[in-house]
Amino acid sequence: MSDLEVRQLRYFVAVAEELHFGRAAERLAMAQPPLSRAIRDLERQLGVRLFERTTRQVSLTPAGEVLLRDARTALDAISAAGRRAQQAGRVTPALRLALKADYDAGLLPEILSAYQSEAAALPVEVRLGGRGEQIPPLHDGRADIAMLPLPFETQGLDVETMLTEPRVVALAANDPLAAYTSLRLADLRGRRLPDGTAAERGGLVPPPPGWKPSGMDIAQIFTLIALGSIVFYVPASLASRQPRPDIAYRPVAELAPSTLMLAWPQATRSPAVAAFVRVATAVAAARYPAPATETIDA
Amino acid sequence: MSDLEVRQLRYFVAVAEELHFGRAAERLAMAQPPLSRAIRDLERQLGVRLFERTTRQVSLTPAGEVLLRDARTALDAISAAGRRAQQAGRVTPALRLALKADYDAGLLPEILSAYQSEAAALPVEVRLGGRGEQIPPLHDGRADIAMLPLPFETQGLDVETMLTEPRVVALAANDPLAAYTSLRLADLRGRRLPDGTAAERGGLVPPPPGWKPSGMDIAQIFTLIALGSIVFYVPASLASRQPRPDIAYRPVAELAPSTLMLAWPQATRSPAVAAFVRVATAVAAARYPAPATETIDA
DNA sequence: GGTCACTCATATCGCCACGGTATCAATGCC
DNA sequence: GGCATTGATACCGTGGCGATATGAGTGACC
Repeated sequence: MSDLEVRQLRYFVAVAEELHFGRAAERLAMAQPPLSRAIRDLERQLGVRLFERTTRQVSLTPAGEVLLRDARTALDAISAAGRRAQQAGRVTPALRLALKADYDAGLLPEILSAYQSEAAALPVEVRLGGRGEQIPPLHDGRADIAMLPLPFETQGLDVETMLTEPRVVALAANDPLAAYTSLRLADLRGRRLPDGTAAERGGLVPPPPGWKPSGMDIAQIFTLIALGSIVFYVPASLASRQPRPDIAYRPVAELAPSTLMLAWPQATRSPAVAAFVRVATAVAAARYPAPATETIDA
Repeated sequence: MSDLEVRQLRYFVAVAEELHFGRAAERLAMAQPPLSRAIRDLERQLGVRLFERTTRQVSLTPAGEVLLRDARTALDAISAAGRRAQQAGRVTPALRLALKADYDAGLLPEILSAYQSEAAALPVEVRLGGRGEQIPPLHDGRADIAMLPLPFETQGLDVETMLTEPRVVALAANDPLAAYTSLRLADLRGRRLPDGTAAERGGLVPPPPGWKPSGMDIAQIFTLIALGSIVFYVPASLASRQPRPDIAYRPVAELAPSTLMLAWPQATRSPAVAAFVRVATAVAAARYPAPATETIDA
């Protein structure tokens, strides 16, 4: 059986995500008929039905579910191949560091300056991921290493823990709960987090499949917090570096701590990445007391 | 930048492996000029030189080395997507088990029969890998789980140890060394293994890049052993199940033991695979005494 | 040092695969 | 029952890809 084409995978993923041929075609900037034909040909080529479709409803078959997952990783692998080759061909190579804005626990300047005195150091390009992208851009080759809090998709990545610190709740300064010095999860019943989930669930629920990121940045979130519309869980270090008179931070019992991780593709052999991992973990260990580590065997 | 095409990756890999446009074109069943043009367009598209070429010599640039590695994994990911979707669409799903012939330590029948009484069990299709393929066909979706001895490429795989057992040397019965009941590695100086490497190196050296498997199957190898042309290292269990009057098996001090592993793609969620891992490790633990496990931290 | 063989690059042509437009067919809704 | 919606089919035009023919540079051998 001949190999699939990138075009077929892109088309399939678009239809599988939209579950609507017209919208998928629009997203792909093409007309609907050739898209329908391409999907039909793909199904013929594989000998497998990928969609159940009536004229009113499109849904994935089990084989389609499998292909959706694998097609995404394959497309990522293709993009990664291209981008990494481009990166490797640059006359002035660089270490592309992805991080979620404001989630570096204040360590970034110190890490960067310590890293620059390493023998294997390269100039660092910081890619701020913002809150838009849930998943680090490591899978498709846009970054060489990422620094971001759990949980995230670790598939195909090597990871290392930098630090674990408690999370606190950020709420409006005039919120009745701000009168207490310490809260419990149950106190937050009925409150909503920025992503719409119930606050008492602790805010670490994985996003449901098909989840669209809200796109709010941290400034927008903090404005909504000050208005009392939502509450938000943040690492303690972030709270101490974002003091605002209209927002109160309170510890919450039973709230799972936040773990800041380093992650990089498993296949990397780059000494620049290895040196960064070494420096970053050392800086984190020096600035934050190491908690007793527990190893969990399944 | 637009995505790469499967065709471009296939062409690039062919040229990168042959380091010769004419032979690569032949392998791809096409003429040489369009291949040259395709590579040139690929380099233009990426903005990166991938080959250094004179009219007499073709070699990879550093960027080309990077792309070769990533292109192979991307092509595997594409093949895997197609094959897994086909597999998922079968009316009678099956568990495709890959193993290196004769390296199952005699456990296969017992494992298979125990597995069939599992609730999550599927019919098992055994794919015998022979000695031709060094790397398990898990990466490209031809198998769901593999049973094979270390070392192999574990990139992107989850692995579990089944058992560790000593290896012995197989040599001609009329070999002078067969007179001894036990040997040392140094005694085997000057002997050759089937892959051509020096016997005293212990036979676990990783294949050099660009290595072509010899293609000899175990029968051919044993014939050569009986003739005294080569020696061979095999797990003790294999030796006891292949008694031949013209071949002697002798323990060798300092010879690293053989470890039989289970491996499967990290992304698998299949209960059929999980059940197989559980059953296979249980059978192995029951039949072979568990050695003291050592955890090695880097 | 000149000729030859080898190998990669360029030029030009032809075909077919893929996308566009027009239209049909089926289904749910008011 | 008519209408809007949505996926499928029919047909056509074009651009990308591969084949053939040929050029150009380089190492080898006498």
